[in-house]
Amino acid sequence: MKDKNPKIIFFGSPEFALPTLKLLVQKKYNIALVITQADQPIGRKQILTPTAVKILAKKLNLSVSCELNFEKIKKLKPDLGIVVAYGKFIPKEIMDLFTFGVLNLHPSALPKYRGPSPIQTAILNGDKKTAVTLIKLDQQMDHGPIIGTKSVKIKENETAETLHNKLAELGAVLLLKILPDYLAGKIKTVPQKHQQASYTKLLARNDGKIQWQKKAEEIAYQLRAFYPWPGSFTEVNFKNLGTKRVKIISGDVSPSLKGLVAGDFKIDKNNFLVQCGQNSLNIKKLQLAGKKEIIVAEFIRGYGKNIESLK
RNA sequence: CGCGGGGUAGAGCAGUUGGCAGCUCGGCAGGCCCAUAACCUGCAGGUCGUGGGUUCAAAUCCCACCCCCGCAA
Repeated sequence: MKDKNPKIIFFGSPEFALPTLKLLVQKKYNIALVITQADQPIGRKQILTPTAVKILAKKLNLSVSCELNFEKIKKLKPDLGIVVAYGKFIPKEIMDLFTFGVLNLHPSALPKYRGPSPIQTAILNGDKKTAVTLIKLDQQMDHGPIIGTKSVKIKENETAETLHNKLAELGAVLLLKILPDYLAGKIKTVPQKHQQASYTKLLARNDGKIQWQKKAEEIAYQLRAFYPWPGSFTEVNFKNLGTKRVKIISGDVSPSLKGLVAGDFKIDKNNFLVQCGQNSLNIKKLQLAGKKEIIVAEFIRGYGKNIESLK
């Protein structure tokens, strides 16, 4: 059948998957089923919330399932699977049900940065460019042969948030551009150079703790890489409030401060400088636990006199 | 009922033995200066989140509700 209208099952969960799903629908592809993760308790009140993909799929009147049901998928006789940030492993017997196999978008220049945090890791390492890669899924994580790739510059002020959005859009466009040729059998896949592979780890909340003995440049990378999640924070002792966790939203590298060691700070008019292992960080925006994001000038007005030390 | 912080001038904050509502910045007017984000003088700007209660008197104590945020997931 259906070079023209293959029966597609879409796997995805968070926002990263939305542009691709939107574009597929817009281009009139036949999405037979959307599979996403189960609703998760989320937010302060632990309200059971569906994934971003589920919300969109319902809005588009697509059928949605939250489970990987072998029989159900088999019955659909799907032609193609498309996985974008699904978040779960897809077993081989399910993969084998798809005539054209299962494709996966990964936000890095594979084989570099396999695993769960490629976007953040690229910024954290100070990379100047990254990519989104379309691969054909195989048995191992982010390991399958490459179908297409689209590279992108990482700008000076890029955060994980902006880069995430950019790659999500570019990935969608890349997939849709290649899809017709792929289905027509015109695409030759290229195996990854596995010996060059590198892996990223799952980020945890505590990875955001700032180590002031690091170079200011590295800390500046971290601020952008971990924004908005998990964020970068430090503990501040206030004379009047005790110790509070303070999130550092953004800051620039600045020359070293004479006579200060890593972790010491200096408030100079509207600047809040913290000495690092090398150079210092000129903090621009921050947020106290329980308060909103504020620019540093406002922080100094309200809290400047009461800062005792940083940890 | 997951834990916790908060709502006071345009902004960020202080202000509980209940007793005239404050600080820094910004705004406006004027001054100084070659000049300035510097400095000096003056002015404006508040239903202290909302609704009840206690009291001679509530930002402050009690009750209910609304909103914002941090943690956790």
